[in-house]
Amino acid sequence: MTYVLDGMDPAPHASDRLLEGLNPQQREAVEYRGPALLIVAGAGSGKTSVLTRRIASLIQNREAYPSQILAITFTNKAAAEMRERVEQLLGQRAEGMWISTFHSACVRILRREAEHFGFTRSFTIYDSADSRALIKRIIKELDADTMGHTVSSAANKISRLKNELTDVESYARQANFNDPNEAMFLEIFRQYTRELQRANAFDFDDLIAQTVYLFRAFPQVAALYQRRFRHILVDEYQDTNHAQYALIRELTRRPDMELLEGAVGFDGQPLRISKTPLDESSLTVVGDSDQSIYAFRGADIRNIVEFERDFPRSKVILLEQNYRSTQNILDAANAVISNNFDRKDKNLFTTFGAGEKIVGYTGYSGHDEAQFVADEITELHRNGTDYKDIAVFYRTNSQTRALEEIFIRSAIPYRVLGGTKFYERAEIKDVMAYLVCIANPADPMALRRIMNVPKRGIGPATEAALQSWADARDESLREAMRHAGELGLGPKVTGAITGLAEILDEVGSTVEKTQVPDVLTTLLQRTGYVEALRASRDPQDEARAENVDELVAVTKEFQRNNPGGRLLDFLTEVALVAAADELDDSSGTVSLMTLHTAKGLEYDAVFITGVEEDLLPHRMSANEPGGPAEERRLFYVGITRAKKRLYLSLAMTRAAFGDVSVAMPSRYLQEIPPQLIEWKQSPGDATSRGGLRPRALNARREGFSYRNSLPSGGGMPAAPKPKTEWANKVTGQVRDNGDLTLEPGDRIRHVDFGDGRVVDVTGVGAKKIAEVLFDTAGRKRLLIKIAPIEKL
DNA sequence: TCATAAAACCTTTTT
DNA sequence: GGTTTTATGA
Repeated sequence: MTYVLDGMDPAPHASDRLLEGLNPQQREAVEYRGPALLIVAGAGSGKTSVLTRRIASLIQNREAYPSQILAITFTNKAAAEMRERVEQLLGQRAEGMWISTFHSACVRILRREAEHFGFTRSFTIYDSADSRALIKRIIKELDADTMGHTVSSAANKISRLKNELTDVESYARQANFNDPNEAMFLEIFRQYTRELQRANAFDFDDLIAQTVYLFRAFPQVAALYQRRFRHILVDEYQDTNHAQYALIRELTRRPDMELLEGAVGFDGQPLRISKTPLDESSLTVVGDSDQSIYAFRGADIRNIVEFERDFPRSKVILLEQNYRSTQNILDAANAVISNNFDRKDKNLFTTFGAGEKIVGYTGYSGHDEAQFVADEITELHRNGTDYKDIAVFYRTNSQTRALEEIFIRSAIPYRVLGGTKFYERAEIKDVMAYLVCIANPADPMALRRIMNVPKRGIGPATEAALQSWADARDESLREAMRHAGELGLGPKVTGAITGLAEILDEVGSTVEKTQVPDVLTTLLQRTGYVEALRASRDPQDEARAENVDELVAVTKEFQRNNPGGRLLDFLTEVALVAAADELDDSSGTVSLMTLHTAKGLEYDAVFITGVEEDLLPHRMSANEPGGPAEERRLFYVGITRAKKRLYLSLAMTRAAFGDVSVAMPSRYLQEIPPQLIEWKQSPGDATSRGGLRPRALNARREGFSYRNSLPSGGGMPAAPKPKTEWANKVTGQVRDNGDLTLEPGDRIRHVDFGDGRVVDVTGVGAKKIAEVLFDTAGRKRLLIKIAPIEKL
């Protein structure tokens, strides 16, 4: 079978340059041609390089036009990078390639085709919070909470069903109606689906699932995309779920050319259909089952494990040589992952040499651990490592708090990826809801959110009256607002409602021709949103107003990058940003992120914090089938991100929910050969009480099961905070030293570190930093304004 | 209707 | 420790 385009000769030697510097396996992965190829790419084995060269060689050898290529990546940032690298290899713009995430590709398809099945192309996307808000409403209305249905259980179940391509009807077909619980869930699912359709909105899972339904229900639509995408490449295949798998199957199917009679192409022109039938598209998938870490959101490892069985004439190529890490880091990674049975044995190797040992540290508390991380980063930076080449990974977002506190105090520039996001702030959600109301007038959730924000005197009672007017006439909530006069409400409320409706309608009528920042500023001005914040006497509202200004800046940035972009494009982009997309390579800051976000990234120096039982592996994973193995893979992913240096740290006690619990070293630490780790403070050196009793790694003390809460209040007298006994302890205390001035030579006293001498002072104003040599605690960098210090 | 206070819940991981 | 929901009174 050949994939050479009609009437074009392949250029035989043109691709030599594309193979430069590749090992034999990589080379084969670039050059192999056939219907299905699986590239098993261990961590750091150069898969991105292989993928980009494979795409470039298809284009350069004239086996494919750029427009015939669909490449799926895990993040938007990875997509942008891949496009750039392909264009660099080709030395020209490769117009028409689709390189994007599953979700972005599906949005693009759905925008074009939504009209086929009862949506319009101006649909909006519900994020998880929107979905949950809708489900909450439905549960309340149905009184389903009395039957034990919670928002999160229902949301998770619906998400799982959608990832399995089970829609309401097929669920109903196999549901057990004798079980009132199940019947109730079905009703929740049904109403949720109906409300989404009414709101002209898709949730995250719909984006994939509805695209599959679209292709199945409308073969002539599917044929259009099957004919177009002749080469489909999927990265991180081990983390695809069933719906994504089905989507790929639909797309690679052989197109039925007869269905395309009279169809319109992507350029808006009628298609010219050739007589020769087309084969199925060629599929290339890249993945590593050892890095599968998204089972919780439906990723099905069988997709990659059973690939060969699934695609009969397929080829598998293994990439095992690692070009990223030192041998010590790889040995640790290999040792850890080999504890997962049920996997194909695979051993990464490198020619880089052993490198530095892994550094271990056991802190007394999360703060102490964070101080260790900060100290080591300062040291690394002093020795020439850029901040941007350093990253800190953790299992849960809550671990950022201690790290941030200490980093601020130590004047380490950092950036937290993901976590509490800008777009999750109430004021940003409000303003975004206004924008959604403009872009998609059918969406009642967005409208409800802003109806009384800023305060207009439209309370729940008024809203209910509007809703019942709408329900009685099968009209939208928005339409009800336009007819507020017919509800017999007070003149003041009526005026407020019609006033808001007018603003929305007027701004909405100009949206097609207006730049996004102008839409936003007009809205803010006419609704008085910022004005209300500025007039408020809540001191936090000033910061909220600044956040809104920041959003205006974001829209300007968007418009600059997308000159033709409209409001819908902006909303889509915002809805689909991933945590890793926020990375800015030129930022010059240390990156903090969860282990999940770290997938696909690499850093010279990597810190993995909280390597403790109940955190890594996380307590919640213990009961899930396959949970502990997945946690181990997560740790493996973290380790293999490190190029030169790896630091593993834990704490003896960790603060959670306001009180402190004892933490035990993670079982995974034992799985790393001891000679690979150099402990600066081993779990044996530190005990949770700060005493000297040595303690075996991972031994459990009598009287303590895992993570027992230390006694605190309630009956027993509150135990004294054990931290205060420790010379090394670090408090969360923050103070304002005003304009305390320090000079080299000054003696100071620090609450945590004791006495010390100022060595150097740098920076200006509020960012003045003192470098202090403490008598016992060593060298530290302190932000003078807030450090708990006094001059002696 | 709205502002403030008390109480309840919470923490896996994410497109 | 922090957010979000509910209770209370103006």
